[in-house]
Amino acid sequence: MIRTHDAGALSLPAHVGQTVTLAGWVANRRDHGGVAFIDLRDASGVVQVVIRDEAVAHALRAEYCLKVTGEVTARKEGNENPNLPTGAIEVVSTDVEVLSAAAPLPFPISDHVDVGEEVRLKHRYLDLRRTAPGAALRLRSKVNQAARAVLDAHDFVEIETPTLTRSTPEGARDFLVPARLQPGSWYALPQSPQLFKQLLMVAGMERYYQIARCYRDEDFRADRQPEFTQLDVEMSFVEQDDVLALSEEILAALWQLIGYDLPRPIPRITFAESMARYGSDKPDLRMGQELVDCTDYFKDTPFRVFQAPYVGAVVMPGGASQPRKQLDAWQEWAKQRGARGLAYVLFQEDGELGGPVAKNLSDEEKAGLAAHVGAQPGDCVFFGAGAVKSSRALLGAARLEIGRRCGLIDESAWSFVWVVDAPLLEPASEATAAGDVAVGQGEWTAVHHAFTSPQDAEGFDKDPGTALAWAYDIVCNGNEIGGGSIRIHREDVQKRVFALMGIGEEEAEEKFGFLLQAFKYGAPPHGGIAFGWDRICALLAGTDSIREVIAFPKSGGGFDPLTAAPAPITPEQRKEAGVDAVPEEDVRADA
RNA sequence: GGCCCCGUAGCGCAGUUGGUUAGCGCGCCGCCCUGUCACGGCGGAGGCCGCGGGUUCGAGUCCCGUCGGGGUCGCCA
Repeated sequence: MIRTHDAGALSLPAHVGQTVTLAGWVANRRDHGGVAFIDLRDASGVVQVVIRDEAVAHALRAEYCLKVTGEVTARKEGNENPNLPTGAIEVVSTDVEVLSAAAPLPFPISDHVDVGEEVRLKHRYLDLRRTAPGAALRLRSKVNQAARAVLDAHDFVEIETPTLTRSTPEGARDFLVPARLQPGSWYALPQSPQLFKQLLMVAGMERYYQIARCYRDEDFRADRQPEFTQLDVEMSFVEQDDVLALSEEILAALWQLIGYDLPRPIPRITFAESMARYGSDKPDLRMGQELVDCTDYFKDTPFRVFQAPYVGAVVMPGGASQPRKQLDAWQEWAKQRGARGLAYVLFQEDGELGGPVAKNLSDEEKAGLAAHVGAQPGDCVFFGAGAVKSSRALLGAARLEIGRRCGLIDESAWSFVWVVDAPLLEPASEATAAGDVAVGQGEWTAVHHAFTSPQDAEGFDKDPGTALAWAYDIVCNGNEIGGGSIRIHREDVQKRVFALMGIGEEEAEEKFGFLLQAFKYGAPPHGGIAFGWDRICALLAGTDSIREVIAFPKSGGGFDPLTAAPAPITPEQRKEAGVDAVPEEDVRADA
């Protein structure tokens, strides 16, 4: 090694008097003419280097890479820097060698300066020299290790699955890769290792895991990347409780890394209850303001708008004093979400009911309203009326917005909850408007995925809309950080599920015949879970964006600001790749 | 794909009802400085105001288009 010590590890009195050689970067330079001070930074931290040779010091610049030899000395009283872990000592240099000079920087490598994300990502290798960005990646490494330790202790086998695979009918659009040796045929990058991990169960591996890269070609969001990472887990001969218990052990180990003792067992809520109380399948339990069902309360209402299949309410504490402009802004907010508006009633301090809706209500309704929805004088109550699903979704979103605006969310809290008993199927018309996304052409489509086991394997197809699945999501502070299910291992059950989804035998055979084939040879009952690794790391790192915990993230539109990928290819590459090959059987399709 | 916001010096930003030479802080370059620690002092360089059109005597400013970025809804089993 070029160095003998790590800069951040030097301390009083352990190293005082020792001659050390350090290697690192110039984080800061303070040149006083006769004496100069360099903050030398390496991966371990920062230490002050004293340079008395003005000729040497003068030429140094920010982010020069140096080798420094000198003696560790205690700083004189009054000269200590309590803000620095190594602030009690300094290294008086006898030799300074410039290992590598640095050009003027595109942005300061300083923890005190805000830099735009675009320029940070373009020079991510410089961004990562800064404390917080570097720490986020180091934390992620610890997160990986902690999960592996738990899984290894339970005899899990870490197995890599292909990233060049077959396009399978899952939810999202596939990234495609042309196959040079079979022009016209394409690989797909996996959206998840779902099918492979099930095959590994058939293979008798019994306990599999993988920190797996997944690829989905969808539009991006703040919390979405075209390539992302899951901790993918699958186990044989298990029931739901087994998967949940293991998952809790993993999560506890992860949160231990940041000093949080995760109370176990993690509470559970059913999907139905979550939708009813929070208007969401990923409820944020760090705040109250639960939805109040008012459908019965308004069952004889004279107010047309409330003569609906569902009426619900959510209370905004102190909201009655909002200026008209703000209340109008709520309407805009609701419209942007595709709602007609957001009905509201203001409970004035004097007991009067304000707002445009109040005059439409009967005296009896007005009299009992505060008690029914749990409103205090001075509160505002928002109502959603109409179809159950969309109304609850609107109120659920309003609840979170209220939480943000009124500061009701305890930002220091960790709230974990399992959402269990999800429906097996949902009507295909609700699932999507885009025909190429829904699996099959049936009346129903899978909520989780097509291999999820119904809880009632015998009777689920009698009333598919109410059938529950052995499917579960783990939610942390309103974020879905993982989800999984017990899978179908019985051929007859799988066929009946496919039938409901309108997937005929031929189609099933074509799309995942290899899986169905495998299941003919003594498939064990199995189930598993996949964790959204990027989001979990972001939560642990205390950042809103998963980009912060990805070494080289993409920006909007899937663009990599650093490499400028994606990029055009040469005509030769194009020809060789067979991108333009037209499959013989499918010449008609040029759309 | 819809809607909202932002593109001004290397970075972060200001720029009035459209008005003459586009500013500020940091950084950068030069000089000075022997105890600083986000050191300090003096001086200097650095701008196709994202791009293209339009309105106007005159556009960083107003209008249209376009590209890039961010957010949000759709979408994401």
